[in-house]
Amino acid sequence: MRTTSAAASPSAPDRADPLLAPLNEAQRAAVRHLEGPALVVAGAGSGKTRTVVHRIAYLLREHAVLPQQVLAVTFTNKAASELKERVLELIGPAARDLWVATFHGACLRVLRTFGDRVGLVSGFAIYDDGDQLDLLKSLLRTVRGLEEANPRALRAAIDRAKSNLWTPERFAAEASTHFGRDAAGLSVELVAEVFARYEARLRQSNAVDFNDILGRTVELFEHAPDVLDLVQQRAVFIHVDEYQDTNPAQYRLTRALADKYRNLMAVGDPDQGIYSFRSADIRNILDFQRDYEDACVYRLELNYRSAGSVLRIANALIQHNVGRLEKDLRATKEEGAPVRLYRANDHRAEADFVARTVQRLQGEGVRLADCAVLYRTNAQSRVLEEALRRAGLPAVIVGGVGFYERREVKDVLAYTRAALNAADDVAWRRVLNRPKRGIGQTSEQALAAYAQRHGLRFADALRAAAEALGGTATVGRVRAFVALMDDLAEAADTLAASQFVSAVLDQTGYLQALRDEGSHESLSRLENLAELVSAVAEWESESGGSIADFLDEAALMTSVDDRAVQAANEVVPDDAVTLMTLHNAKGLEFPVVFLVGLEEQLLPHRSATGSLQEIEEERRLLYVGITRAQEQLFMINCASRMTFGRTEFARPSRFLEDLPKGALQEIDVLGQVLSEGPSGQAAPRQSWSAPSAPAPTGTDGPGISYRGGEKVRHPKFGAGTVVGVSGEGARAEVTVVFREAGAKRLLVRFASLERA
DNA sequence: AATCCCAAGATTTTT
DNA sequence: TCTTGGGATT
Repeated sequence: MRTTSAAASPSAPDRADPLLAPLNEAQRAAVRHLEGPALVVAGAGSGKTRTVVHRIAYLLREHAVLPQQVLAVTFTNKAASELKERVLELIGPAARDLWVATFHGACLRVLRTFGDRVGLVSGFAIYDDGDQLDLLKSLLRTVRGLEEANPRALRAAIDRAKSNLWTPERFAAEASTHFGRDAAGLSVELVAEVFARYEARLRQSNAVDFNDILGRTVELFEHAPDVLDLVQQRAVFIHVDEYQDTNPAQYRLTRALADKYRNLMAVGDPDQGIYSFRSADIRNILDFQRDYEDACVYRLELNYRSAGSVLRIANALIQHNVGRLEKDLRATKEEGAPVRLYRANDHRAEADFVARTVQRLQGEGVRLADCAVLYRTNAQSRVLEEALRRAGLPAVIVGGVGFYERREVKDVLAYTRAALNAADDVAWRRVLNRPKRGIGQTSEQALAAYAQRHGLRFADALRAAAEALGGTATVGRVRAFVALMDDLAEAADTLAASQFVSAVLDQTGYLQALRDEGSHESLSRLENLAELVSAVAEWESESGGSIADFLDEAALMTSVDDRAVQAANEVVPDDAVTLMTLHNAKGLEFPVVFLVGLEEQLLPHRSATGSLQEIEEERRLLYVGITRAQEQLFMINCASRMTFGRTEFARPSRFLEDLPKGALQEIDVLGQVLSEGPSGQAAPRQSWSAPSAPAPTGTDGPGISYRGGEKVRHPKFGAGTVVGVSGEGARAEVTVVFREAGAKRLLVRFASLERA
């Protein structure tokens, strides 16, 4: 049976049905979708998660689908646990058997079970980006002529290649046909060479990096149809959230999984695609109907989140992007307070304004937890945090250096990895002299060189220390270290996870070394390690897993996931302002949102002004930021800003010009209105027509106004489609995509356009 | 081998 | 401006 897009008005039983009643018509239609591919285009705040949650519940209840047949893939661990939680609430314990995971989490599970089919040895390690960098650095040192190469740039190039599922050979072929050098000026030959060596070292170390988790799974599905088949049985009904942010590897995975039953529901919003730097490609969602020709499309266009004033500027902004799926996101909320603009002198004043305003709102009964400050780059957070602290306002920074990225935590986890996997060269080298045990750089280099010469793992070179190092005093220390590691390897097999971690801390002397140091710094490291032990203990009692399982979990945990342990020395207040990057804010909402740094060079970021695609992604990023706001939105920019310790003049972001004149109400530090906005009577410039009562279209003449999607004709450029409108009266502009001439921005007054 | 000091790079975004 | 890593110094 195929449920069609159900134009039916809610029947009486629907209104009583807890799975359907709380939904609008479009949501209900999507929830009722049973078989075949479906695309849910879900505008910001349109109840996307709710729709997926109810759809899953409906499948189980109404169509007797088994929870073991449902897969839902999300972008973050946090989104996964929230989704599962909500289905659980709706249908009870059966939800426990659903498969809800991130792409990486799902693939890792497949690889842990079937990895041997693509040459992975059980117990393989996961290298995070820090480990990648360590590996690259050590590799570059061994190759003559590469000492100068920049490991970060190489990592970026390799990551890019791998997200496209390119092997080093394929990379060389692809890249050289397009360009001899990449954006960072690296030559193709160089990257291909390092890439190949990097892959070899990974395999030698029985390790995979993040991209491999996806790539090796694709490989597995291609080489082992029986495995694919098994997984497909576990994923008869597939949901992919944030589909606009899938990269080629994730796209291929989705296709492979959905190949058999074709019950794929892709959910997303092309206007919120903000991860192209990670090779995500919004064409995946734009072309969904081409990939799956029989796809049903459901559009969720009612916004339940934002005040009318907020949604209006969001819509006005995103209109300026060319080549998007036209969408009509409508407000269900009242107009609300006008969106405010504050022009600060510099970044300090910007931060002070935020603090002051939060204080003022607090006086009006707003909770701190209702407020979020969103910025483009992490570096902006410091000044904001300081200003809030000065004002006595607790703040929590989401993201930044995550708990599992802290030096001491990574050290202890590296010990664990080393104990579990003798091939994990990066881990072994990392812990060799931590805490300092008198085995310095010289010895380490000598051991590494020895390993390289004899084709040994680093750990085996340690066992041959006498030969590798000659008769130095270090040999004895290395022997002691090897003995220690042997003990730990045994302990890893016999002890419970939390006991093992404690054993590492004790036996390696790590704790003692920190205690002896007695500095501020070491104290906080000690606290973090205590926190690690309790995190493991807690995890152990909840899931009953081994220390190896814990490593997997920790590897895929990000600094944003709420299950990530808070660093112990950071007191987490129960009511605090949230600070985070625009990227991290995706999927969240707050009653009050501050968008800071709305300046050229920052948003759009200086590194993303090269092409229309980049600019449009920056615009989407701002769009994501705006649409986080429920009630009040403050937009802020500075006249000058300090970057790298120099103060530079800053120009307002070009995106502010995308907004209708007068849509923003300019205020001063105290929140007093400087210029009248939408609700005011006397706009200082031009008269201004409120979009809530749009000027009637279709009448030609000087006041002519166009709307996105309209077909027009230009005497010179021919036929085209209006994709954006800005400005008022004599300064009204339209952006038109012409069939022949491409996108143009034209002053309506001069363009002599005709409606086609 | 450990410590200290200076220079250079960072600031796009992260599973 | 701040942090990190590398090099010189002991």
